[in-house]
Amino acid sequence: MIEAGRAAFAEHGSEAQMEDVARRAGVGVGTVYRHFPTKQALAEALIEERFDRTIAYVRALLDDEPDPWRAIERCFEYCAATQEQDRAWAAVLVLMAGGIGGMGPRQHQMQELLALEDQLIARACKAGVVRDDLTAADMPALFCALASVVQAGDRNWRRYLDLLLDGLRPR
Amino acid sequence: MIEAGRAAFAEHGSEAQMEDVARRAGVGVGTVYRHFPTKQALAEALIEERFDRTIAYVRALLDDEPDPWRAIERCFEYCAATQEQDRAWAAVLVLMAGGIGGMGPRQHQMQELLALEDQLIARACKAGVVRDDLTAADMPALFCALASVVQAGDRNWRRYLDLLLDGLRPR
DNA sequence: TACGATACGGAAGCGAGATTCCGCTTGTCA
DNA sequence: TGACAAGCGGAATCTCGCTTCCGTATCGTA
Repeated sequence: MIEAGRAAFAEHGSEAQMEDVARRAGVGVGTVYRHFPTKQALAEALIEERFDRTIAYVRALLDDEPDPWRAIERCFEYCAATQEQDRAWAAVLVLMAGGIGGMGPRQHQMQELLALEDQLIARACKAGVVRDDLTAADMPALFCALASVVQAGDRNWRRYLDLLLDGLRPR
Repeated sequence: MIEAGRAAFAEHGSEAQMEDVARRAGVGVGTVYRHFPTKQALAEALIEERFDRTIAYVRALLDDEPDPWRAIERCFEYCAATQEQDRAWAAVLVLMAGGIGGMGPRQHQMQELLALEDQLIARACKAGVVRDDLTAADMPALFCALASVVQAGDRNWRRYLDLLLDGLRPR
């Protein structure tokens, strides 16, 4: 069920249709509604899950990636990869750039993610591998930008990512 | 009439409603449909106009802005400013990053715009003020990225633009 | 096996918008 | 002034998805 929702929302973003979700799950729409009261609720559950996995990834990065620059690079690469697989997730990251407010319960997860980014950046800053005015507050816009390029279907988003990362280097 | 369409699409993007357009124009929906057979047709007309103005602006930049770096900077600033005013235009630039194909008659205008960008970049490249691997082919992704940040409602898109521009400087 | 509770499927109900259509108004010409 | 054409307004129509609801199927228990 969740599985079907994941697939449908990943492919169509918020345009995903409840009937499509039901079909993929091999059940009727009524059954989908018995688990999630509205389409919005289903979408939220999926996004929450995605946030959790992202937070876990970045946390692991802090523990396991000794190279501060490489950690930042990998963080963006992970973002791009998940955004490519998941249209709904990309859309959420785009919205997040508009300010955390309004995004209800996801607000807390975003703050948690940004707190981790902050550590990533602090480490890189201290090592002198990123510009010294970079902060976690810059991240939402960067994720938003990356998400839209990836989602637009630019086959060569890797190139855009290179330009983005170069902009983060010390001047 | 066109005027009303501009306002409605600028404010709501493709979500603009025909009835809203009619109301702003002070006419009935039937009258709007007498001038534009579909909502899509109206949207296209507005985008064509926007492309024309943008092309004219960049052309003027080539003629009147002697500083090659400043010309590039002004080009992006103009983009951001128009994207901020016009939601539909921002959406088109986001889509363009996915490849010019499919965008029908706008294809030609996009190519014209990119040809001008090419000159802007060549000039800047020769002057050594931008990284030497930058090409006009990088532009769609950059415009797309900028558009999404501006449209997400990030009050401080200027900061993102600074990071973007720094990424274009010689390494 | 009979009975109530629970879960299911999917048709029907609805709301939102785009598009169509027809009766009315205005302006022109004889 | 009267007949006709062109333009107009906006109610009615259509389409598309989300959501609701009810008859049916399944399961656990006496």
